Amino acid sequence: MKGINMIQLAKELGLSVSTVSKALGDSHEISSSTKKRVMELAKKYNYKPNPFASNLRKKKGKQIAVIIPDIVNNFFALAVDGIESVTMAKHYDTFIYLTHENLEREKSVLEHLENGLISGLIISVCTGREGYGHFQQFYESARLPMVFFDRVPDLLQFPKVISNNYESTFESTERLIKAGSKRPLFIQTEEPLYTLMERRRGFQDALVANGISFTDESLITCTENMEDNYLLLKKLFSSRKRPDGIFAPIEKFAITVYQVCRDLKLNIPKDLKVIGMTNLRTAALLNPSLSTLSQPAFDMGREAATLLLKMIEKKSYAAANDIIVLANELTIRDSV
Amino acid sequence: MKGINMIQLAKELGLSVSTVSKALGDSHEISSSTKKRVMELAKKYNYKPNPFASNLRKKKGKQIAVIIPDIVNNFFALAVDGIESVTMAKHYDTFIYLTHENLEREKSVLEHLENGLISGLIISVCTGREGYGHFQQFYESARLPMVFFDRVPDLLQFPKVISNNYESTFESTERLIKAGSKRPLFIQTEEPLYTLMERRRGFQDALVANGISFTDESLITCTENMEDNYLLLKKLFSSRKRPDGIFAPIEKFAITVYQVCRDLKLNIPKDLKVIGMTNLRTAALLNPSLSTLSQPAFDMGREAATLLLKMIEKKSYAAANDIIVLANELTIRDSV
DNA sequence: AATTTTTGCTATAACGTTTTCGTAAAACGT
DNA sequence: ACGTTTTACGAAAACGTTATAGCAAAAATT
Repeated sequence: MKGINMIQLAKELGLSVSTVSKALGDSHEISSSTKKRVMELAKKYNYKPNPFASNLRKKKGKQIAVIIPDIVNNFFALAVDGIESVTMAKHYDTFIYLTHENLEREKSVLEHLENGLISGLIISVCTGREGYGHFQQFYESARLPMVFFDRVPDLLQFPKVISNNYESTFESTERLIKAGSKRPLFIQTEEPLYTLMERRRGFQDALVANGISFTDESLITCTENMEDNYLLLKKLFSSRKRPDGIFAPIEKFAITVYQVCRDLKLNIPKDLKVIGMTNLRTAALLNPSLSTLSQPAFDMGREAATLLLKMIEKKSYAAANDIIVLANELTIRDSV
Repeated sequence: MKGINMIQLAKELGLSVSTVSKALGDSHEISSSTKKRVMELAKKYNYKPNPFASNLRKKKGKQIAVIIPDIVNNFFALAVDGIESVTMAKHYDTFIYLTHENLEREKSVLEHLENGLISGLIISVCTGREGYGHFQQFYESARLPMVFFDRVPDLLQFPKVISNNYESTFESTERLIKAGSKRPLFIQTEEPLYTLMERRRGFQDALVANGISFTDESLITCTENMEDNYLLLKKLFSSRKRPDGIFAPIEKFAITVYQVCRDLKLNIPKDLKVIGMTNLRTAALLNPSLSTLSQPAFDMGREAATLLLKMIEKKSYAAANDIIVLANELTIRDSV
């Protein structure tokens, strides 16, 4: 007994389809008595309007897409949780697409979504600052509301939800220095990314503000290949000029630092003070407990979704230039 | 310049819409020369068929739904990753719905999906073994392919992807015992769940097989409230009859055990040997490194999705009774 | 009482596809 | 040459909604 449709409802009620449609839409054109009749029969038969028919006719639906680099990462998982909490409440359906830091994949997802399946987009871009053109292009042709969060394309005018990366990294770095670090190190990625550049800027300014010179040795570049990173850091940490403090602006880098220290038997925090930017729930249980700068991931997701739905419903998809900034949270534990 | 449609394509080509439709569908009714003409113009205009129109007409689409209790959990995140890897490859779109262990939410998602938005479902149920009726009911009325993974409704006949919970828990428990544990403890949940019952059965049988009697004290019941659990475990661990080994069949319980031990200054593994069922990437970095029984989460997701798409495409949604069993992996570290 | 306005409903045309059926023309068989 | 099949396309009817326009009857206004 597959779902009933409006036509059958109308027939049984002795009404026209249009009346039924309007009644279900709670239109003022319909008397409250017939409305009630319709609603009741609809409930009795568990009638559900066919979203394809309805979306086709209305030329829009209640589906949105989330494009993120990764889901196996507490930050993004929390963000999705936040997003879902609002789409769920507002009866939107949420598609999820993972790019795995692959620009081509990001492009192809976007291209796919030009078919009109969705009414809005929440995005966190993958690394690499070259490729923002596809977003602009997508917007030109699809004209859909888009909200970026955390990893945002700084060069594009879109609504964004970010956290205070510069300030909080500045503060974190100062804590490293005040705890005694003379040679702090910042781990940067191969591919540039606005979010990370802000963190780096905070790091750099904190050094300078505290009388430490910022040199080539204040930075190391890690890649997507975790084994390479492990070896790279191992080599650096074994050298005579090894750093005595680390700010890891990405979760997995912090983990690698711990692995290397464990294997080299370096003492954290004595030999090396560590602050990692992460939302790991187990940070406090690591050996030693990891000092973290954590992002309000859930809230960022929630804010992004709230903003997006507002744009969708108000049809104000003019590239609103709202930027919502939330605060990161620094938690100092034994690793500093 | 919003997307072009078939009608405009047909007009420009001097063909009928049906011909264009068939050409794009690579129908044998159309000559290869016109096919080429059509394809080329379609590509030129970046034509994308409207999925709503197409789904409406065909009465099915390329969208599936994933219903899971939680995404902020490495197991489920990995599983979603696995699912997405295959839906992506096969050009399906993936909806995500989080139940947060809330049965009502689970029911309402299911009810919502009776509107026909999707062509198939991948589910991991929330705790509580009473409420499987809604799945059966959904299937009766929607007749959609459904695949369950990990947390499966044992009482229902549906295709399932699980891991060898009984055997691997048996083995894990034996390791605890062989490492010297005389009084192993199993943490169970308030709400029963087949998956967990299997693990408990493995635990119990391992005790018996190794000459340890299985009593009320071999079990403790934790809830969804982590603070309560913390206090409960703290009390137990402070008592004289405290256990000297723990099998935590859920990630968050293992974390709580660590928290309690840290705060009570209990030495792991000397005072308490711990094995946790988890997919935490940081297990090796905990203090001390946590011995884990981990599930092949990504693979489970991948298998579930592969099976589902097969069912969708073969239209064999007869409640196939396939059960795919993958192997968990035991990694003994310092906590034992 | 004659008029305008409002109320409550219906008929019908979209929305953009896919599918079924029909049919000329071309190809084939005898 | 004639009938039959195949090829390549088009016309039109779905799919299940929603939106627009129209229209009686009832209510309100003059």
